[in-house]
This record gives sequence, structure tokens and C-alpha cells, in this order.
Amino acid sequence: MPELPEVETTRRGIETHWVGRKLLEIIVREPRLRHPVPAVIDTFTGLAVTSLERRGKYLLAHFPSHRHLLIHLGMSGSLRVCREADELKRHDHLIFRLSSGVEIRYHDPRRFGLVLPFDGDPGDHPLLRDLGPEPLTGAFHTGILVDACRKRRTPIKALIMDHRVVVGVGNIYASEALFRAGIRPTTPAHRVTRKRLEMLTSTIREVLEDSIRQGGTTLRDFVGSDGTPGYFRQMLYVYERAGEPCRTCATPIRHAVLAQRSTYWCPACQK
DNA sequence: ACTGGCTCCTGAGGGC
DNA sequence: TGCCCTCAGGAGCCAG
Repeated sequence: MPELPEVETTRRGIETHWVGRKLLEIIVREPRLRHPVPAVIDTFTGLAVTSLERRGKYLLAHFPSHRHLLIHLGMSGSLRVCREADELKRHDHLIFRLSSGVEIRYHDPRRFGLVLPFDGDPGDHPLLRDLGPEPLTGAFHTGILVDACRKRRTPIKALIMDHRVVVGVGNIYASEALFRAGIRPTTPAHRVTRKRLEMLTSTIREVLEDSIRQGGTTLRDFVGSDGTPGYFRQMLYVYERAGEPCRTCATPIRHAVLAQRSTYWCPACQK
């Protein structure tokens, strides 16, 4: 589920509740995530979060003495701000009880996500060290895509979803950014002209920013930290709109599986 | 080095 | 009602 806008929506929603609050207790109800939640997570009890950062689709809760919790929401994860009295849901796998009386609950039916404690420099962590630039910063620019596309035959859509190239672009926003840039998703990366890569750089940024403004996209199960869905779905041009008329030219939207992922495009607007 | 294919897991929805 | 199939916002790992 969550791509960059959904993770950023989550970060903003829990930041004010979590930063500065002490962890009274961490309850692990189900440790079997993508990586098992290690027992050492208990040692974070009594510590207060100093800041909550997003890196791509990862959340990083920073604690004193270079200690961190790395959180990923996988395909179906969410973090909700709850009261202790709120009823627990099936698949609420971890509960972070805070000194304010609030609880942050990690919910993830498919368990593709992770919650991993670690110490040291986040830049050295194996899951973080090879990540590409953040698309909403100046570190992401046309040159990044131009270099990454050189001699690559992989479809341009797969390339922009490669988090070593640029982080945070998942299956929805890859299709949407390519629509906005007028580029067909199947085009081999090395065949996309520089001018079009310039456009794509802008549309990736725009579509992510637009979605953040709407609280992200809810297709099935994404909820923000307050349990409400995101509203960007109504603004999608192509994703999950196979057979429906293009919002620009009314041509029916096409669908195909590309690199094992559902892909949508307008055959008239995208060349 | 690149590329495509498979895998982890649960749940929803469609067809019969 | 139920069973069986397909598909789903991610991403690491593997073989060729």
C-alpha cells in the first residue's frame, strides 16, 4: 500500500503525538513481520523520541544515543494514534504506549512491513544505505534520471520504481507520473529523451506533492494516523481506471502487467 | 551488471 | 453459502 505520500501523511499525523513523549511500554503482539521483531526492542522502554523522519517509504524514529527504530509499512501497514480504551483490531501487531496516555498502533495484515531497532548511523544501515535521492528535495533532478537511464533497457516505469534511483515512487505514482509526462510506461529507459526526462522529473515531484495534500491514496486499506482514508484516489488519471475514458482525451485507459506489476496508461496521451 | 521471475502473507471480490 | 481463483500501495533474493 503505502508509497511516499502515504508514509509522509502517517509521519505528520503521529509526529506531534510521539516526539518528546516517553515510551512507557512496547507491546509486541505478533513479532513475525518481514524481519522478526527482535526482543531487544524492549530496551527502548523509558526513552523519548527526539524526532521522526521519513526516508523514502521508511520511517525513522530517532532516540538519544544514536538509537533508532526503523519502520516500514509494506503493502498493507498503517500506524494509528489511539487511546488505550480503543478496541484492538486484528493485526494490530505492535503497540507503543506513550507517557501522554496515547498509543501508536502498528497494524499490518500481510506482515510485509517491519519494525527494527538499531544503533548507530542510519546511513550505514543495510536497508537504507543504497537508497537514492528524496524526490521532493533538490537532490532529485533531471541528471539523476538521465544517468540512471543510460544503457538501461528496463521499462521506464520499472526504473522510476527502483529505489536506488529515486525513493518513494511506487506502483500508483509511477503510472500517474508517466501519464502526466506523456510517456508510455513500456518505453525502454534508454530511449526516453532528455527533454522527456526533464518533464518526468517534474511530474514525479508534482504527483507526490499533490497526493500528500490530499492525505495520500486509499485504494483498499490505507488509513492515516487518525484512521481516516486519503482522498487522492479521486484525482488519479489512470491507476485502476482500465477501460474508463481518459480524463484528458476520453480514449479508454489501457492496462497491462509490466515487471509483475499492474500498469495503466492512455494510448493516445502517452507515446 | 541487468533483467525478469518468484516469494513472503492475509483478505477481498468475482465466478460458478 | 461455500469453494476456488485472482489480485493487491513493497521489495529482497535468485538464476540466467
